[in-house]
Amino acid sequence: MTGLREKILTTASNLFQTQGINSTGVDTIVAEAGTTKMTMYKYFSSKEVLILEVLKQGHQDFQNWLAEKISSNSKKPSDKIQKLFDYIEEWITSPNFHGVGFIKASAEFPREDNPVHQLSSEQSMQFRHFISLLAREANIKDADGLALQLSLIFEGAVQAEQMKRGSGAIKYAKTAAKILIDGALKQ
Amino acid sequence: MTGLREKILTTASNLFQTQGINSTGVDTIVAEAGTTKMTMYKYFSSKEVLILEVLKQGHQDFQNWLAEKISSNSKKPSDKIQKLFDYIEEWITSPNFHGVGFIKASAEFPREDNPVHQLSSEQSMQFRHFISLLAREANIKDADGLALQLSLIFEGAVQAEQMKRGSGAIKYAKTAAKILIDGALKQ
DNA sequence: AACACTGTATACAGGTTAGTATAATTGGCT
DNA sequence: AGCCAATTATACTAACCTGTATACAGTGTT
Repeated sequence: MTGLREKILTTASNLFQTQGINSTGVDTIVAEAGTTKMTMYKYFSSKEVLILEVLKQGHQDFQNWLAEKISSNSKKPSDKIQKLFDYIEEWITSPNFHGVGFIKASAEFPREDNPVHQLSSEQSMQFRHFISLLAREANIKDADGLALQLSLIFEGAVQAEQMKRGSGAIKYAKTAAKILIDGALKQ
Repeated sequence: MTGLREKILTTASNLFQTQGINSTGVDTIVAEAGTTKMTMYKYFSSKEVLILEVLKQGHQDFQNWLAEKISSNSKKPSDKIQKLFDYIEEWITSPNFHGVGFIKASAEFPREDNPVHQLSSEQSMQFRHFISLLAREANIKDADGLALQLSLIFEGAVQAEQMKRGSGAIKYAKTAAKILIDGALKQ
């Protein structure tokens, strides 16, 4: 009932995250998803298309979750950006969390002419732009600058958490973000 | 005169950085290095050993360069950590720069039981420890906390620079680091 | 019953990979 | 010249990969 297409997507997402994208064969994906290659290739015309679709899905899920979280929990513009990393922490430490796709993908596909790399880069920019909008709403002067800094910390924290699980990196990322945000607000 | 072993090492390092580790075959490496597989396998018993050796070499080069830079340019303990990101910027923007090995490697080999992942994780911790020592010398209270935060920014900046070359991420990483360091010093 | 549709099972083609075996070749040293 | 070690050239194996072809099973509709 859940639909084979979605089953394949989530299975691939998990495997990509735990085993790496290039190291995960389509045979492994369909076996884990309980189906066959023929069905997979009916939904996704190639492995590259599957990778792109996994990235899109993951990014959209995160963006939707975050936007909903912010709009339902924060009213004041300054509150939105100040609590941003609280929400991020909640997302990262949630059991649903299966990594941030575009970080790993850009590392595995470093060539700039690669479609997967291009999508990763675009998603990274989209996320930074989203933070920049929050900063602008909060009347922060150099909104783009702060957004870049916060995205650095975000990506660094995800990377660190991936390197060694339960490293507590997010806790320190949160305090660093708070310092930078408070500084930018008072400016 | 330069030695085939070193030639292979640097060639592999460049290819790993520009094409990805898993996407780079040994045939490509030896062709680019102007030698054959037979010679390569005499120096490195397997591709995994080569990867590990490339990581060790790159990390040692960076650590040596940084330590020399600091000891020759900074005298006061507080100066050492305050100028840390100036040196890092110089390193990243130098033509010799071919990425930070352990960041990409940990992304391409996510399994914790993988030797490459383990070495990456160890090197990341070593770097953080190094920053922590600088912070401690400068009488900073929560030296480990600041070191973690700075390493987040460092890894994030390298990641961002890799995602889109010339993104100016390092500039903003520098100012973020300065804010965090100054805050920690006054504490 | 006949049909269409979706998925399964399995085998295979064509390409790439890591790693090895074997013989030919260079270049330095005495 | 003659020897020795390092390097090259080339061919090969065995495994793995993506993607496809073909035959079959189930299920619901008319």
